[in-house]
Amino acid sequence: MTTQPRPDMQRDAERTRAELLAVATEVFAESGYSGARVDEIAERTRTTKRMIYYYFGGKEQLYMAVLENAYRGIREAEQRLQVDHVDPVVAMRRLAELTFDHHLDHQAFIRLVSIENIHRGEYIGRLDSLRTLSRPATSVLDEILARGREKGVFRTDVEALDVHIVISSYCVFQVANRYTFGFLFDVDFTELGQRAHMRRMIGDVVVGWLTTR
Amino acid sequence: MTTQPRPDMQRDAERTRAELLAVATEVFAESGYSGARVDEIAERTRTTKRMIYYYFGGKEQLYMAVLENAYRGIREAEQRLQVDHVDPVVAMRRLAELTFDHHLDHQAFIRLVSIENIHRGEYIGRLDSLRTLSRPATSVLDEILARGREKGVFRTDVEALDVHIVISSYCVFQVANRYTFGFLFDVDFTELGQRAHMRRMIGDVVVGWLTTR
Amino acid sequence: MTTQPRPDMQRDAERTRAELLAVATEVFAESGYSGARVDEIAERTRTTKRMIYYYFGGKEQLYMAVLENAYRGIREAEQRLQVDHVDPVVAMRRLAELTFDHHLDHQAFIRLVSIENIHRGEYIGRLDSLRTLSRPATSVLDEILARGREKGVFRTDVEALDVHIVISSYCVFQVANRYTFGFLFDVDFTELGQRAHMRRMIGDVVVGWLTTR
Amino acid sequence: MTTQPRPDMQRDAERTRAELLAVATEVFAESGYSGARVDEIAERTRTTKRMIYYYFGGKEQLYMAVLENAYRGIREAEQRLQVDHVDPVVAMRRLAELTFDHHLDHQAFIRLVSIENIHRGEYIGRLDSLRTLSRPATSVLDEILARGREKGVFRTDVEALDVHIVISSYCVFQVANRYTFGFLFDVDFTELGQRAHMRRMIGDVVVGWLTTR
DNA sequence: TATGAATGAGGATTCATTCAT
DNA sequence: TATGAATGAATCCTCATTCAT
Repeated sequence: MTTQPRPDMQRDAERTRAELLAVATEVFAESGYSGARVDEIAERTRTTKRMIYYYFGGKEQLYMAVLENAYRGIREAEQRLQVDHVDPVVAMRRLAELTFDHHLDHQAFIRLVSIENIHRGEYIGRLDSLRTLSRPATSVLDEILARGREKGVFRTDVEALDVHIVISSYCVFQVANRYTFGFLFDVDFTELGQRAHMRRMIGDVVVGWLTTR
Repeated sequence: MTTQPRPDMQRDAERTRAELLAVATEVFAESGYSGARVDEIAERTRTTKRMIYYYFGGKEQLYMAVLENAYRGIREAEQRLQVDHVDPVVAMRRLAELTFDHHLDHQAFIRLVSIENIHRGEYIGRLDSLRTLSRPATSVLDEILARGREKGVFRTDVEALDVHIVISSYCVFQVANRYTFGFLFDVDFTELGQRAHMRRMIGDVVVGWLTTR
Repeated sequence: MTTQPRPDMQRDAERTRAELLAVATEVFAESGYSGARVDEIAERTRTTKRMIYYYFGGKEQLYMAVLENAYRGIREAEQRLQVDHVDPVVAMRRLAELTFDHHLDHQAFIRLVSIENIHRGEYIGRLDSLRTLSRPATSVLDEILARGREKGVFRTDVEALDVHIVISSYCVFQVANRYTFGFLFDVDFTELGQRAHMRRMIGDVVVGWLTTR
Repeated sequence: MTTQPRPDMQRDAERTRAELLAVATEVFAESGYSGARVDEIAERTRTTKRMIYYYFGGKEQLYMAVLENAYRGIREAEQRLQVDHVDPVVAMRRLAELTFDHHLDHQAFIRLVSIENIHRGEYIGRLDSLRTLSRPATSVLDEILARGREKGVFRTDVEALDVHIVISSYCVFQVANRYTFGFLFDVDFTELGQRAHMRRMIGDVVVGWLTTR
């Protein structure tokens, strides 16, 4: 009697793996690497803890799979950020604002990034797949910057990566440091007025900076 | 000969407590709250694990003491940031750069802040002492901004807190997101040239932004 | 060949749980709640300490499981106490004596009851299963009392619960207060002559009391 | 310079010791031997934990001092139980009722007795002072019984110790088993009506029993 | 006689992981 | 591919007791 791989079984396997990954993403983002509990991940799943070892090998590998998956997803989402406007100043402002929104939409990811930095990037550093993944996200910036320089509206001593750092730091901050900053300065970054204010501000900052001669 | 309150005994207790606090600060900053081990903290000390419970009551209270102490220390250090220059533009640039340096000098603190944000600020929120501690650090900004506005060189729709957010996010980022950002974009934030570049840049950003009419 | 739910595996779990419960009953009865050691319970078992947490959740829950199990067992044993004699006086005496024997046979249980009372019943009070368990043990008394009243041999101002209190207190006392009473009055409640004397006496007391006009 | 024993110091010492003993009695009665915390005893005192070791030697010796002190106090209180009535039936009923009240008045003591029995009397057994303390409390019973027998109203096959067991078990029970019994049978032994009922009942029981021919 | 600091041994609990089926 | 049972190695915490002054 021969055993044949049933196609639906294959699919079930994929589904189980995907479910574990999704739940693990939540739990790691929620509690950090050390704080996350393998038991909790399993419990929030329809499968058992044993499957984590079956599919991923252990907590560490699961965490790394979560990291990789999250970065891959973000990369794809970023590539969908399209800013098509002829005026580079308008385009730059839009990009800043879209990035702002984008971070708000992916808070779990930003928490994962914070967590990974707490671990000094030791896990992401072992993810060769991310290393070979095409360098992210600065091509749009490159292009806007180039057009702005051509038109003579942008300063010429700034590179795409510089702008990316400025925008990223600001956008990450609103999510990653929300709690302590909010507590100490009595601001609520989630309040809609404050959020709109901050969204406008990052455009002002970047455009103001870049258009300085 | 008069009997005086034995200062050495008093000091021994104080010393033990202080040593525990110092080591705990290191370990928590290193490994996070869940990742930190009470045993490790004790081992790095001249005393025993038991003393943690004697002086602080437990891991959680020790962590909160670390948080409080770190914030208090930072507050004091911040208050020493003096920027006295008549020209508000120069002053603003200096403040940005000093803040940049200041963050570099207190990386453990910034890691603690990241960690606390991963915990959604649940511990800092219970530190009433921090709540009542005078609102931090914007008075210098207030003053520079006011002078700049008077002189007509700064835009008038920006508040001190706004500037603080921009500067803070950038300065925190260089420390807190160093690992993942460095890995993905192949930059080394600790390399001296890069560091100088970024130091200059935060001045450019803030001044460029604020001097936009 | 049909696949059946593996009864042996199921049973192994049940066996482990049951063994833990049995040993825990001994140890708690021996040393009290605070005095009992989780380690000791585990050591007397073929399994490990870890299993206590796996099956019960903790020391407290294990203790409560022990309590519940003990009460349930006693209830069943009590229901087997049958006194069928036409003469209510004879029946009453027999019931008293059987209860006396019954207490002697379940000394661990009585120790557990003492222990739980030291804790002011805080654990038993949380055992809803015991609360909903049918009220125990007075139905036999009810019936004997009713027959005795009908025949005019028993006083009519006494309820089953009253008789139960008198019998219980006496029977519990011989077990629960054996050591201090024995020491102070130089009696040995375990000595067979003394035991027979006391067994006869509880019958005398109850019958004498109930047959008083 | 000579050090002289100050008389008030002597008295302070006595006071400290007495306070420790009083508080320890409370705490041991409250929590049992294993459950009681040396720290808690000290904290409830104006002195420090060190004094327990200074005055008593350790937890165990403190507990034994508590036991001894409690028994001595009870003995004295018992000796004040006077029942002077010519009619032995009335006297016996009174004695039962006074004993009932007496137990209600000394619940901490009864808890201590329960606790000591949980420990199988191992501590009281080492208190030689209690052993040599005159045999307690049956002299009054002896006398009432003798008068009752003389008058022909009491049965003759009952000794003082027997009566003492019956009364004691009942009176101890109302205090020592209050919680579990109350829970299971839904009775409240502290409710005044129930208490009065039970007080009358022990008189009925004893008198009914003793006056049976 | 008194005190605050200190401690080692033990005690309860948790965790990631593996085994048997 | 899946599962419930099992586990050893930590991990946090507590306790009675002693030390230095």
